[in-house]
Amino acid sequence: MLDDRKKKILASVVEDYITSAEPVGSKTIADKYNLEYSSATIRNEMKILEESGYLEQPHVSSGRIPSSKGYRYYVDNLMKSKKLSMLDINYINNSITGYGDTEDLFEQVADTVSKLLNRPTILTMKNEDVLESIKILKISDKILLVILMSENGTIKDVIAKLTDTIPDDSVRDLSKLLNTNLQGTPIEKLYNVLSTIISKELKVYSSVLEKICEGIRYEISGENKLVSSNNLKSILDLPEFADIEKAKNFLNMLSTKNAVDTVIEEISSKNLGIVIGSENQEIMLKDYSIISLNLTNDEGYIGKISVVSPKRIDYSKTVSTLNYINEKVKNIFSKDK
Amino acid sequence: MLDDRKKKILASVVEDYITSAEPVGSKTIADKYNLEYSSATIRNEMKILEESGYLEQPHVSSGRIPSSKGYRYYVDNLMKSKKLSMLDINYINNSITGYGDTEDLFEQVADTVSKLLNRPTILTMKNEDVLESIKILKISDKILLVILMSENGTIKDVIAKLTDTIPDDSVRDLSKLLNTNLQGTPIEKLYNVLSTIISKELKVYSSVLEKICEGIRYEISGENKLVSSNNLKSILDLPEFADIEKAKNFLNMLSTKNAVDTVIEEISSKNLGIVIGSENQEIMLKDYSIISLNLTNDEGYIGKISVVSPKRIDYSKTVSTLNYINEKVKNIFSKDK
DNA sequence: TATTAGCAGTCGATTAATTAGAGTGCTAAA
DNA sequence: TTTAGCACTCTAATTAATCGACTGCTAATA
Repeated sequence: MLDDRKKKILASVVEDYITSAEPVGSKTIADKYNLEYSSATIRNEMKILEESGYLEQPHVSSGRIPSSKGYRYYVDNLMKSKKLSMLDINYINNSITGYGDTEDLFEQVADTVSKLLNRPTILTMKNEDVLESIKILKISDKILLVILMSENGTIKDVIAKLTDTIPDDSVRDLSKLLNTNLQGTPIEKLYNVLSTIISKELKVYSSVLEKICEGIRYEISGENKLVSSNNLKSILDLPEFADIEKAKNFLNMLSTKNAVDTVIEEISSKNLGIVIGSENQEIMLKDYSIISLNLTNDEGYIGKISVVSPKRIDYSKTVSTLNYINEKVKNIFSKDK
Repeated sequence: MLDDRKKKILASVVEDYITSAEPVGSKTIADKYNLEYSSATIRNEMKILEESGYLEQPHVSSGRIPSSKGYRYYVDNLMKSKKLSMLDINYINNSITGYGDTEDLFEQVADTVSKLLNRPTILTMKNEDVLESIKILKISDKILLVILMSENGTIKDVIAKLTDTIPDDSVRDLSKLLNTNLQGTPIEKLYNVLSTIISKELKVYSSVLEKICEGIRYEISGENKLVSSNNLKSILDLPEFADIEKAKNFLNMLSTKNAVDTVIEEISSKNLGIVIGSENQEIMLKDYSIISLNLTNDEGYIGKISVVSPKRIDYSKTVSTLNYINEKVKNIFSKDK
């Protein structure tokens, strides 16, 4: 669609703008990137690129910045994949240790990505996760620790503070009962299923079970989402946030649940999903991009990492980082086998 | 020290400034607060208050704002205690449920305070907490869940992924061994104690123990501190952060570990500690105040809530809120008995 | 003697006017 | 088809002018 020269110019504009955050002029392109054309030629081409929607001009006597369409073309056709620096690789290897359960791992991943890319990162866990088994541990006469293990490898524990003491064999009894009744239940439905069971069948232990149920509701808040934004101060250092209103707008958008979530859900089908600026349905997101990668292990999809950023971000580095992390996660899972 | 009229004027200036965030002029005081003096008289008094360091003037033709000394005098001598609104009381009662272990409770407290006062809140747990007992649960052939219970009532679990399978009686053995060796160990020394024990004595299980040890290090990061800043967007709405540099400075200060921590540690002796602006040793904190209250239960000190804010904050409401929360926490602990 | 009315003076904040400079679009020549 | 060159545009930075809130001081008043 675009001829060779236009491609080169568009790529240069995008790459320059990604690092400088300033509108890019024809002279800059001619000087800094050794294209063989004069600034006048580039000027003409840029005008055409603008007319066809790849570039835009903040005002008539300024340089150009990429439009959402421009970034899109760049990402789809022009972007070269980047190797991660040794520094970054080391950082990843040191900070994603694989300690703990799946949720711990996800937390490490979110923190690492957020730190490396200096952007808020959202981690969504596969939400078809299902209960594998329950263990109950009597901590004291009146306190039970209920441990939920999911197929995914997540371990949650729920504390139930009882009103009466409970004998040891009741605990064993209860444990069997819960396992037979709840095995295979989707984690996020646990509360509902258990509470209907209580009201219908398990009258014997209803007082204890209610405490457990309450605990489950508290512990499993329904949203299997994890947001990490390491070092907010340095995120606000991005030039797009020089205006505090922009910064507040960004923070606001992040804390508006639905905004980002719907986008992330919609791109779930593809492995790598990049949604740029105005491509977002949600108007709140029109200046931001979301770059999202499915995490997989041997058994398939386990969750998703999503980076949220102003449109201006090093897409190539972001993708490389996410891919590397996915490999890392795969390794950890297969090592645990 | 200050005569009655000066006290009234100082109180009015502080209270007006707390709500308006604008330097307060003599006319404002004369009109809004029905003191019986003319603006000229107030002007004269304000000048004296300034000369003795209670007020300061951003520039010569502006109103006055309280200095750190002024706030201090207000807090110590002039401030009237405020009743919490029913709205606030309800909010507290609904959001501090007492579910879970002590750490969950602290988290609820931090979130609630942060939300009510719209300020970042730091919760420090008593760090003389000591291990009460350990339980080990075999989750699968190669995964152990090690549960640490402290005297304080905190429950932590550590996952140990083993390299080899472990028989059931070894688990029991191990459990006894750990209990006899570690009971009474301060939580934050657990890692060190365990690792020296491994190297010296418990050679038999050393491979398993190392995994556990690793887990403990990860889980108990040494800092028993919890920071909550609900809804950052609305904190940035404070007029002191109209300038983004100020906002970044604040965020930076918060993430600089030592800055706030040393202050909080130093005020540990008293029950209620208020450190205002320049009273802080640390220069980073010169524009901020820290209001900190010791939480107690029947057995005494269990931790501390600290609110971090620009100097301008409703000290009275803050203190009332913290006191109410302390009562609430006491109730929860005594109910659990 | 203590208080107050009144007024000149200060200084930040706002608005308007000026200038500088980066970058464009277009024309005409190569 | 490309490019040199120039007139033109518009932002950003600078300077100047004005406004207004508030003070400090003086002199009159209670």
